Amino acid sequence: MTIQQENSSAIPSQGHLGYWVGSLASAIHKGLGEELAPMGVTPGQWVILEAAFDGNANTLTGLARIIPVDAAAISRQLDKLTDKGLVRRRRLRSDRRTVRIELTEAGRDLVPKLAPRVQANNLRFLSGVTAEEQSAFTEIIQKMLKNAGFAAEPAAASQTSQEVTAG
Amino acid sequence: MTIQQENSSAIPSQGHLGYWVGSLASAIHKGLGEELAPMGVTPGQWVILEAAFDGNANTLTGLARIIPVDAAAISRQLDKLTDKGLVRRRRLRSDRRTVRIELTEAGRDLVPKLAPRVQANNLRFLSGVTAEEQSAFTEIIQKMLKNAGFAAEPAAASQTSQEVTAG
DNA sequence: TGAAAATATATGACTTGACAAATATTGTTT
DNA sequence: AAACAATATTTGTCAAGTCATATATTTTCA
Repeated sequence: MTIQQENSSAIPSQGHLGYWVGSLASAIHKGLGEELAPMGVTPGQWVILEAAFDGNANTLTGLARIIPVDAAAISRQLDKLTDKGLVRRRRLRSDRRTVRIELTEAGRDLVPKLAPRVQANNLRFLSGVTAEEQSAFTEIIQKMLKNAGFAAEPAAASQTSQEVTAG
Repeated sequence: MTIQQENSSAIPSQGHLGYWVGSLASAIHKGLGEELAPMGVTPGQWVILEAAFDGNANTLTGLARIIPVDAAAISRQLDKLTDKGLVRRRRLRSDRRTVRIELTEAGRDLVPKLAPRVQANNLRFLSGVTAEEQSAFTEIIQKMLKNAGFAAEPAAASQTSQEVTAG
């Protein structure tokens, strides 16, 4: 198991966990940003488009349940996506509190073009990491989230609203 | 209609990597924030204090090399730490461009009191994760960072400046 | 030497996210 | 039905990060 790692670390010694996870997260985020920039969307906007495209959530709170970002922030990203003509909001008829989020045609066209770029970014990190390691990795993360009480989101109810007001 | 939820994922299907890593990072960050709040420092400030305390970096660029955050942001956190009386900046005599960051006595007193809280937060996530998993986990992260060209910072030169102007 | 490149830090403008509170609407309770 | 609680969304305010730029100082080298 050659833990080569002498003491290789001018790195905050306490709190390694947050340090490494944070470093990786910011690196991925940065890479994704560069990858997506030419397509005119940011990482934060991409997650929303993706979730909406996959039909995993079509309301704000639905999105907030699966995206690790607060609803207020998502709402503002939706503003931008709306301005870009990628997304549309419609007030539900059955429950006038909720707003259904739907992709415009432009949005539906765009999302599939985004995917390869996201993949490219992921691969940049994952190349050289075996499939076993990859799944071990994700499992550990999920375990940690569960431990700490951040449910690994079984996302039981993919809450999909239907009725919508005209226009 | 008990959506039993086999396919465990109302989660963005592309880009799992960033999704999980991002979720974990934000959860850790949030937990750390709650843990540190009573001590009057934020996670971002803690990393700096910790790095300075350990003597891993005592200049802005030194800090920026090991903390995954841009120097501008660190500079501003140093402002706050200075206001709190935890840190002091001294212009170097030998190279008047660089500023040496040092902890005040209050700072040196505080850091050790912070550590247990950071540990508590880490444990909240790590409990139930075996030691093997933990080290595998970190190794994979480092491998990913290296793959993507974000050197896993052997931080060979712990760049520590010495000479300082009086006062 | 002296001009140009490099380095260290700080600041400005802007983006994003967090938290709290406001608004609108629906549910519940009695 | 009226009052109160709960839910969905939005907005205000602030903290923190990024990138670009400004300033000061050293280094390089023609």
